[in-house]
Amino acid sequence: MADTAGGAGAAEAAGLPVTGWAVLGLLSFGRELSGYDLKKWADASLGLFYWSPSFSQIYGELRRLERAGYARSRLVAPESGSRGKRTYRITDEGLAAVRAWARETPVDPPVLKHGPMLRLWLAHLLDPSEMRAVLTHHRDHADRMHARARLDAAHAATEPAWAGPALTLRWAERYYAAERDLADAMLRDIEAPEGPAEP
Amino acid sequence: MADTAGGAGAAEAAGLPVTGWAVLGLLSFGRELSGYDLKKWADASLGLFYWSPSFSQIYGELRRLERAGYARSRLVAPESGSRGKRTYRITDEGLAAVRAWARETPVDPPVLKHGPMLRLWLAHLLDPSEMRAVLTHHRDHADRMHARARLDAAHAATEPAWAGPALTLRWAERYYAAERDLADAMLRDIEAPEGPAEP
DNA sequence: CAGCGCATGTAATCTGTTACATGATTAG
DNA sequence: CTAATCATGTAACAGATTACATGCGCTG
Repeated sequence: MADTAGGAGAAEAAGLPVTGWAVLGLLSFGRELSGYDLKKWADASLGLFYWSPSFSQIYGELRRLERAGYARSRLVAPESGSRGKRTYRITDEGLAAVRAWARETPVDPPVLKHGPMLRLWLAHLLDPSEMRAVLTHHRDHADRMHARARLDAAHAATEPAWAGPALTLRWAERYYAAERDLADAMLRDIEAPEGPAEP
Repeated sequence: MADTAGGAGAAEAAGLPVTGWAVLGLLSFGRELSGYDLKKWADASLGLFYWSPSFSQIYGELRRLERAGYARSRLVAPESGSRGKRTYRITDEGLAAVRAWARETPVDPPVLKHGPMLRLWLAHLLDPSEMRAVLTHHRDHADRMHARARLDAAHAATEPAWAGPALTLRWAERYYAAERDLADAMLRDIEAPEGPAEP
């Protein structure tokens, strides 16, 4: 319902899921992009501090954004008989909406689902070598993410008007450095003769 | 299908969602608990490094665990005509299964959905005072979590045989301290006259 | 010209949440 | 004695993922 009748698709406004705002946020930088491009960009930027939605969800959100009047799409047909893709551009209403969202909606707190810690929490089911393996693996992962963030941050710093992305990339760089150090600290805790003893 | 026919409920084994393993992990500490108790305990311990499932999901997972033969429930009827609740206890098969899961299943990497960073990533839609507000609010949140973890870690350290929980609580304590420091660092970045300049 | 991978999407499924229903106990 | 709150659960819904379908373009 609601989408029946000739109701010229004017903004249904109201509740978009956060993912929808994230996609609209990607578009708010002004470029005209396809779902595929958005996914790749989301992996590279959003993925460092927010999870990156799957292709199918991005396509779904784009359809919803267009229905709400926040984005407009057009079919781009290439010279030869190539596939023909659909690209999206944000509308003025969309820009106003995402700005209002960013300013007025209460920020929901960070959500963490830390797989490695979930394992180590069950230390009574593991032996020390397995715990070490989990931690070193996690340490390496954090290190890789740190390197990625470092590179991207350096790159973003060159582009002006990218204050936001540059800021959060810098944050991510520090975050993953901290994550790596925390893994190292825990490895030391495990190696320590007995109870960590509060200093 | 599959659940039809009198197939005496013997372990269907195979794929439990991670949440299922987390609940079974809670039970693996040996206590007999109701869904309500599990929820409260999950909020206090799991919630610091992994999200805490809702009541309804816990109830659902418990039913699934029992069907799989990993837990057994019984109705506890109180002396007077009180409500009568259902408590769960892990079975030997359940303990073996969760141990095998903890040891053999590849650890999935940490998942982060950082609401505050999502906002700051859209800095071009905010003005400086709004950015500061997001950050100070986040800083306070991290500080509160830090205090919680600190208390719980101290408490867990007294109980022996709680190596795992104590270890992860200690990790959480450091994690939220780092999170608070990162927020402070970003506040300084914003205040800084211009580009952060890589030292 | 056969097969593999990229690019664009759709459909089916499953995980997890919010809203609701029920009863018992406690506070005013 | 009524209202609020705790405790236990169920049902309906929404968000998100995996699997599938399609077609072009390149490599062997």
